[in-house]
Amino acid sequence: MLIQLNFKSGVPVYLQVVDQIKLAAASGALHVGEPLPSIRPLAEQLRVNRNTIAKAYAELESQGVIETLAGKGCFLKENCSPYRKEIRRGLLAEAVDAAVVQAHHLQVAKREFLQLAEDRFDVFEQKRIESEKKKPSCDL
Amino acid sequence: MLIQLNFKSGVPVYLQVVDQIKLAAASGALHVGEPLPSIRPLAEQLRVNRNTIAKAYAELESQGVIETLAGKGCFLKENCSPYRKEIRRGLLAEAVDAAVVQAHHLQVAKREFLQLAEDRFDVFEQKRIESEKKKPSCDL
Amino acid sequence: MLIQLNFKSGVPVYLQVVDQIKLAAASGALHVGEPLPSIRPLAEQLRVNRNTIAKAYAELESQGVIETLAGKGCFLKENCSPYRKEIRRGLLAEAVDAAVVQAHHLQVAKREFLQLAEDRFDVFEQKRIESEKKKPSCDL
Amino acid sequence: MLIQLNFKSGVPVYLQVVDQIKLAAASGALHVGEPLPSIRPLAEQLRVNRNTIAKAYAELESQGVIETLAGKGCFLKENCSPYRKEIRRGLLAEAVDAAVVQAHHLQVAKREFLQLAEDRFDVFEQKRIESEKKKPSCDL
DNA sequence: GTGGTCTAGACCACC
DNA sequence: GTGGTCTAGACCACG
Repeated sequence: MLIQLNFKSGVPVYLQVVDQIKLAAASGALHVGEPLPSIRPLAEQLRVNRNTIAKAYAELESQGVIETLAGKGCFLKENCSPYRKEIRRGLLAEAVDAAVVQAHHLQVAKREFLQLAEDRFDVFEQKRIESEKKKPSCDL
Repeated sequence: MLIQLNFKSGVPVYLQVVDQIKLAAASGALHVGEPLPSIRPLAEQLRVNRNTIAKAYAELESQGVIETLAGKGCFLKENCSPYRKEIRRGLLAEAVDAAVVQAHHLQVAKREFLQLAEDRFDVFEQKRIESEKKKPSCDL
Repeated sequence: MLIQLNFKSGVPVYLQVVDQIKLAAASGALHVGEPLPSIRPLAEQLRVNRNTIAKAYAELESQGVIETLAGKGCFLKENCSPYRKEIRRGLLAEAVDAAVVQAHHLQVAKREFLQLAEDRFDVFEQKRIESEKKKPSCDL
Repeated sequence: MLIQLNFKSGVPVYLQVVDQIKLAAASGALHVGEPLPSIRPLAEQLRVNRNTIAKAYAELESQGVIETLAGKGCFLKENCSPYRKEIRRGLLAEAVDAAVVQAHHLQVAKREFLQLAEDRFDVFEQKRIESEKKKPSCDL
């Protein structure tokens, strides 16, 4: 579980952890049912307080990404979004908008932006497929 | 000046302003000597307290990105070399990746994701064109 | 606003504050619409961290006892319980049970226990009435 | 041994056990040399982990209230002078006051409050009688 | 000045 | 060993 923190970005550390674990799940580095790193060791590895990781895991659980069993650990849940289609689209639009604004600021044209979006989508898709090939016993 | 704030991201608002102005400067969207929007109107446009914008400008000045001339306003200083194209593409890829990960978690398919990206890009493009008609010298 | 804390009781400080403010409201020491002590001064007076008071006030707001306006302060809400009658009775039963168990442990007989309950109820009723007489302008 | 736990009070469970045993001893409900319930059955009865009861007994022993004879069990030590009647009434008044305050917040009238107090007292009395039939030597 | 959030350290309950 | 809670200090946004 590789997590890279940026302490001077102003982004709360616990949110960085949340995003990177969601990324790990999306890219196939984590598999459904697999246990996440325990709070204490992960906190030591990242040099942050245990509460910071605990808060990240609590946020992930409230988002339905993981399941936490007190005294047992935290596990990646099946990837089923509990939201209705329109709501999901709205949530996604936020992330897309952030990328669009970034494209504006960086003066990247529409054609290049869309090509990049497709490329990155394929990259994650490919990562997930490869990762599933390696650990077929862990999937449902 | 196009600035998009995310109040739920956990990133301090004043830092979001700082980052986006630095990005606009770095990408060449803002030019040396060009005046930045005044605090009061920008605060009203972004629906935040004037203190917050003032704090962002103070931070930018302390970083040497802008200079404040009392009674005249804030202006972009020199020494802001625009990023190279590959660097810009790398910065944009981060935002795109975040959207791709979100799409995976929300179980949105590639086709729909790319369609949404194009739609949102067009929406912002339209906004930009409309705002240029009104104040051609001040907008991105 | 007289609040007495017991740091060695094992009862969380923020819950002691919650209970005593509810008591102040019940006994008439606080009136509807009246502002509660601000977080910072109260924390200094009680020699605890501001977050401890903030947590108590957040709990009181979630219970519907007070209303908090960021930047303005916290105010005692009208005393209307949002729960249905059976739920309210259940909540009250918990507090009554605690008293009954205490009576058992202290070997106080039923007759004496009920007499004490009536006495204490009257005492609080009387306090509330007297307090309302003093500050009639603050009531709704 | 009648022990009532409140898992939502925020008071550590092991301290609730400590307090109620000390109270039972102080009020004369427990007598010098009398054996306390064994850890395992008491833990099962209260639906808590055995560690929690063990911790409570360890605390009681360190306070000199009980003494543990390895392999025999835990016994109440001497020096536990029962409280005087007025003290006991004062201790009980605290619990009664908490219930009265709760009644005010839940808008329960005096008549209904006193009826509830009587009902709950009778419920516990009945529990006590039933449990005395089974184990007359061990119950309160 | 107001309330709210993020990070941290210590302790609790459970396995 | 596991996760969860309470208290604290520093910083943020707002008036």
